[in-house]
Amino acid sequence: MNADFSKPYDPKITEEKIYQLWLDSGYFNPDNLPAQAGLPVAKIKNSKIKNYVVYMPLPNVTGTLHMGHALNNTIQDILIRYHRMKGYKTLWLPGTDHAGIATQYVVEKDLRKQNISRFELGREKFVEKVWEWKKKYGDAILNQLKKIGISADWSRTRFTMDEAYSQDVLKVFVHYYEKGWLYRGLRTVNWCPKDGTSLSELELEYEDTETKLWYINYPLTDSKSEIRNPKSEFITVATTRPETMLGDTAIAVNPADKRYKHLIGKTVVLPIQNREIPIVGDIAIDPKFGTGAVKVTPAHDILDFEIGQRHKLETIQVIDERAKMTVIAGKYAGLKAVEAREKIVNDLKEMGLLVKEEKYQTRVAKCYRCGTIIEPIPSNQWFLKMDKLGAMAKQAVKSKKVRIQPKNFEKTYLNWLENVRDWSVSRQIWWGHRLPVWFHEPKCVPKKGREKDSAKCEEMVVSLTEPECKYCEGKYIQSEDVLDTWFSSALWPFAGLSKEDAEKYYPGNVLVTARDIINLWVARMIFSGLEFKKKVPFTDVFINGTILAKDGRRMSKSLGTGIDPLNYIGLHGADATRFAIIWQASGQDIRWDEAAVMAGRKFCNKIWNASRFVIEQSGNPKSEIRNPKPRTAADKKILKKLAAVKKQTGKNIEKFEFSKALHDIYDFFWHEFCDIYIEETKKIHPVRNSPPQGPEGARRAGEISNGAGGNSAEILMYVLKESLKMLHPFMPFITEAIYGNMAEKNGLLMVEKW
RNA sequence: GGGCGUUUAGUUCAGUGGUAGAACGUUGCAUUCACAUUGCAAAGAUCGCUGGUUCGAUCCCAGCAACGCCCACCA
Repeated sequence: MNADFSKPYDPKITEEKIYQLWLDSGYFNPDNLPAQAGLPVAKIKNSKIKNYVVYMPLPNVTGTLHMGHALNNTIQDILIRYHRMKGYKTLWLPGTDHAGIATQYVVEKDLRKQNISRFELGREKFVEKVWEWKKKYGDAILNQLKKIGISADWSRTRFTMDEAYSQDVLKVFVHYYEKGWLYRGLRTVNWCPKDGTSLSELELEYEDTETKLWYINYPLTDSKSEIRNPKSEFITVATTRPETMLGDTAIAVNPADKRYKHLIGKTVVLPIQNREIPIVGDIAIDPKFGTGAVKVTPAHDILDFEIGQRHKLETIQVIDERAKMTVIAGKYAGLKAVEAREKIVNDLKEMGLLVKEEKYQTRVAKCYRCGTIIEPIPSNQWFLKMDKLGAMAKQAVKSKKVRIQPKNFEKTYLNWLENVRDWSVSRQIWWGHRLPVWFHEPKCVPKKGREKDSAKCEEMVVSLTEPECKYCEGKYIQSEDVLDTWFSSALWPFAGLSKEDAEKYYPGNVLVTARDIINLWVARMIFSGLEFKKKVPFTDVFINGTILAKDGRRMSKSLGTGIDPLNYIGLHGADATRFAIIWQASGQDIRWDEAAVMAGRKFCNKIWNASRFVIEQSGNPKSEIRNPKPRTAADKKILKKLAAVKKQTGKNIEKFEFSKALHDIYDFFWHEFCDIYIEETKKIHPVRNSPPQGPEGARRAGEISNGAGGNSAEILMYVLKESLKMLHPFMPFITEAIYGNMAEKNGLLMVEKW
């Protein structure tokens, strides 16, 4: 494409055309790349060509582009474009994540507008609706990413619920099951009563709330008959959730607490329920908090559940999955938990067991999707044992098979793995990979003549296909649960590739991601890769910074501090936007300053005009200049500077010092090249009017290069071309557009030899 | 509570054991020269506070403060 130098640079017109040019070239696909960029195929020995593979962090299908994506993807694009120009076979694998809860939530909200609930629709119809939604909106974010100019191989785009991908997910489940690493257990989980699903700790949001702390007397057993007698012996506990006391199965105190030591082993009477429960000693109890004695409700508190496990306590569920009291709650059955709280507090007051209540600031856990208050309840879940897998992931980083940069994030990673708990992988939602687990229908229908075998029917089978019962006519029904979204995204580096591709493009090189998913995602990809491919999925993890609003707050929709990068692209172009992002991305936290976008735009203008000048003045020679001979001190200086900057830029990109690299190029191009060198050539050969194109231009150029001053059009052209190459990974559109005007080009700048 | 990080010009950030740099902004000057989305120049910083090491610290060490992030927990 020819850029029109008679007009100022207009990103709006140029960018779309250039992107199409890249798409048409097919060069985003490593299999279509010339044997080595910029060099004739014959000169290259195929065996020496190395791969450079980057797996894109999967955007959610529900996502819309934000500054974080823009930063993350610009960095990956710089790496990819640089390595492509260096002659690597570069694959950048894009895809989208089905994002179980998030997507189900969005579609449900959509349906609610039409007054339809998912329960009315039923599972099958609802899932169909989600697919429809996905087909309509699921690629929106990828299309937005294209606007920032990224060169991912779109022909390989995958979705985590594609047929082949899903098969891999289920196979992995079966594999773990067969290894004995998956187990089913009753566990008190964080339950969202609205979404009807369990949530991992990482899916919770906390909100400061004012509540009360109630101090309740539990009478010691031997004073049972004297409950109303103020002189009788009590143990006082403090709680924020009196309604859960109906399910208490112990009182816990710190074994070192002198006040209570003598009571360990004794029992108390649980008020209202009149059940006898033990007093146990447990180190998890902080003697300084409240009274130092805690009621233990394994069913409705995660810490209590763990205490319960240690002391073999019963789990009594008094709140159900809709946050209502169960039948075990007796006269409170059917009430919402909050209503029951009020009644119970009143009843305790009447019984004289409420010692006091005080105001208390606490943090309430809420569902990160819908904001509903979490209710811990016991529930049947699948867990993946983390002992072996966690150790593998830890070892990979400790042995430096995977390097995390900046280095201090290795601590974040290792620290998490030191204390990692088994991973709860089942979710009670409808959108996702349904567990390949089958339960035998309740009644056996014996096969003819085999009546006596029916007792052998397997209750549960883990299988990729619907199993048949060997002993009876009974059917198997698939589990209703689906897998945690991260279970499938953990497989991205290999499940995202076809079998053939997996041979060629696994393992990859670099993963660029944000710090908040180091544990959720990165660690899990590493152990999955090791378990299934016997190799780490990538050797470098680069943690990009976080873009904050200018006041230092997080950029987020809920705070209203979010900024849409597409606005900048629309106004000033993708190159200016990319420039602004990378220009500022030197540290971990980036306080976003819009002014940088304008600076980027000005820089585009400078590049455009300098290029116009150089190309026109030099007569746009057709033959490539490889080693121009310096004649003057200025010539020598600029060539020396160029060589130094180019070397440094390569180093900086490889060290993930993108901001530094861009500052260097900027400084070189604007100040060394434009302000000093170009001005110098003008002094020697003042040019009032642009020379004509064609032979006349070439003649004039010859005059310049052979002039008495000795300044060389060749050097101008050479430095420009080298600068465009250096700039290309950062600002791909404008550099490609200008390159299109050079008569000696061999194709596209994106595959020019660096 | 554990861990990590940040604190340098109006703003956003670089940086070095020998009293500091850029970009943007500000001010002045230039001008029809590829570019006014320009060029040249100037002003602008006791480098968070306190103490220590050192001939010398913004840079090393300790303490403090403010801000931020991550993890855990909050009965």
